[in-house]
Amino acid sequence: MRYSKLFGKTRYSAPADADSVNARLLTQGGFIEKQAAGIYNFLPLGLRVLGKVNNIIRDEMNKVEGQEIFMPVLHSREIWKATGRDQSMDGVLYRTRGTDDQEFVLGPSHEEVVTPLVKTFIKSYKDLPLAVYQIQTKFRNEPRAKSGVLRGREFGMKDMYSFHLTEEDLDAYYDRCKIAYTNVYERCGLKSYMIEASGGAFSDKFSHEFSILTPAGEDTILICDKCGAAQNIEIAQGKYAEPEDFGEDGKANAKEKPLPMKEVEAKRGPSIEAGCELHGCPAWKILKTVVYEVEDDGLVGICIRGDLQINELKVEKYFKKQIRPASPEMLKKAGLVQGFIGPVNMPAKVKISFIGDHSIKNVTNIITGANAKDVDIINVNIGTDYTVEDFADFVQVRGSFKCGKCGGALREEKAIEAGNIFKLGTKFTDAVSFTVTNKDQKQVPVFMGCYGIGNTRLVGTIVEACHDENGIIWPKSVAPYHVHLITLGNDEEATKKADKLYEELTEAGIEVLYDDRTDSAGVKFKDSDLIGLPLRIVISKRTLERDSVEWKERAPSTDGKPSEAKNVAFKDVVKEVVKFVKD
RNA sequence: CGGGGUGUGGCGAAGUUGGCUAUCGCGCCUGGUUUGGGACCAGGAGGCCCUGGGUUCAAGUCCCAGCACCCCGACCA
Repeated sequence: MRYSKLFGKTRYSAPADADSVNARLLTQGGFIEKQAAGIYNFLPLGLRVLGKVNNIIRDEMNKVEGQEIFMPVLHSREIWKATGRDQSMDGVLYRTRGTDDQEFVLGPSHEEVVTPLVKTFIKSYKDLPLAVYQIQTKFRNEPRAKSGVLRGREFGMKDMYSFHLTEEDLDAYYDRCKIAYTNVYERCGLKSYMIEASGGAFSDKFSHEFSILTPAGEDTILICDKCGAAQNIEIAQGKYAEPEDFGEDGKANAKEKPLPMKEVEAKRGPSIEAGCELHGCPAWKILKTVVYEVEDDGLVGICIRGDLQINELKVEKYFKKQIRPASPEMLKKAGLVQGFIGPVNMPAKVKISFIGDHSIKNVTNIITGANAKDVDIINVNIGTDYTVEDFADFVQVRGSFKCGKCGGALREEKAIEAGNIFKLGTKFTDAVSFTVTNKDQKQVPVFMGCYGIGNTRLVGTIVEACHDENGIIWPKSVAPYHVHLITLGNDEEATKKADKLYEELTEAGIEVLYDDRTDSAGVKFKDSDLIGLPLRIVISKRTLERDSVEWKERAPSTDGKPSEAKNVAFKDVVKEVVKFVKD
């Protein structure tokens, strides 16, 4: 492609509203152009990248016997009512209607379409398993579109759906898809981490996310470099320090004998820090009780070691209900004294129950509020002085914790979710009564899995993960072109040579972006860095003197330093480029 | 949906004690000189100053309402 003819050019400065790295570089480089918040045009360069990403995805889906189809975007509202998601996803659904008032949903996902479709053709266990997929535009009215193509309202997605006779078969296929997904990211030049996903607050459904590390990520994940496990911090499990790990104080505590509990005057503020100061003790020796209002269940106090935080998502999962922290007014109304709430000496008239986090089990002679203003109780011991109704894990895991699996050190990283796979079970097949006849001639339910990769988001993710201060650094596999061919000096001989090389490379199957403009060297170099093709080849008077071209790779060399430019003789260029592209 | 910010030729910006023909850089067009890291000279085209209402002799500038975009939060089958 001659750059002079290419639709969509670089610009000196990015639009002021292109704030995220991917929006800025992709817009400045002429890959995309915003139409509205979360809605983008893909220009020729951007579309080429997207096409390459799609082909990688296709190839991996085909390898797991996925068959490509193409489903409609316009879904009649009826099918969305049938699964209940017309209501449950109401907030994100775009709706439209024809002139005859028939109502439609612009597809945010395709379970409602694919399940009846597959049901039409699949009647027997002999037809299973089956996997179909498509690469299609999705519409979701995100409350807040942001970060360029990372969170759009209209975006591209590959969605695959698999159908199985048994849960075991689904499990086996699901595991194959994990590998296929990891392959996709690797082939796109990205290192992915597979993590167990929260699957929503009230669901125990199995799902996995694939995360790519970049500072622009919306998620925080915890990685154990020792065993390779990665978890989302929202649901992470991990090991915190026990009393015996706390040095001098901790050792003393481990040997400590339980003492009789005792009320003491405590003129202090409501915080744990205030308690530490008053009693001259570390935070872990204080019992923290946080009160939540659980939907329909009233007040619940969660007791946890004072140095740890409560993960409210875990609390929600425990109760399988909506929770919210009790407001100061509500505490007062219930007869509780904020800052001095604890499971000991609770007045009988107060309606509250207590659940303990496991962390409180091992602390001897802990300190808690006495449910009275300015009074604490010291030397409190679980079992003898108080009990809780149940124990569970409510701890908010941090990077300072150790890996729950192997004890290795954890590190916190920001990550972008670049894919998501779910075991749906029979939720959607049940909704449309999709069964098959089994060997015993009985009608049995069909198990279903779904597997999504946001392909447009993936393009943005690659940019977030692969760029420097000068522009994008496309991995070879997804670069819109392999080679950026540049002439300098508006020299007749150089132009002639470049024209010829452009033809030869193209003939050899190399994708070349040929900057044939008469602009100055600086302009061409800046544009080349910004667009970020893997290999830059310069032809100028200077290189002609040596009967060679200048060869410079965009990616830094293995030591992280910028790649050095080198000369390659004209006669070797095509051969060398072919080799470079294939590597 | 809550909090904060922004809206002026294609892009980036200046311009608010209200006042002349709305300013600058980039880009674009014409001509010329240049050509190894965003060159230079001369000339030129291009603007509903987000929208609507109001105040005023006079509004890009003040007031009211709305819209759009960006950031933080809530949300994210």
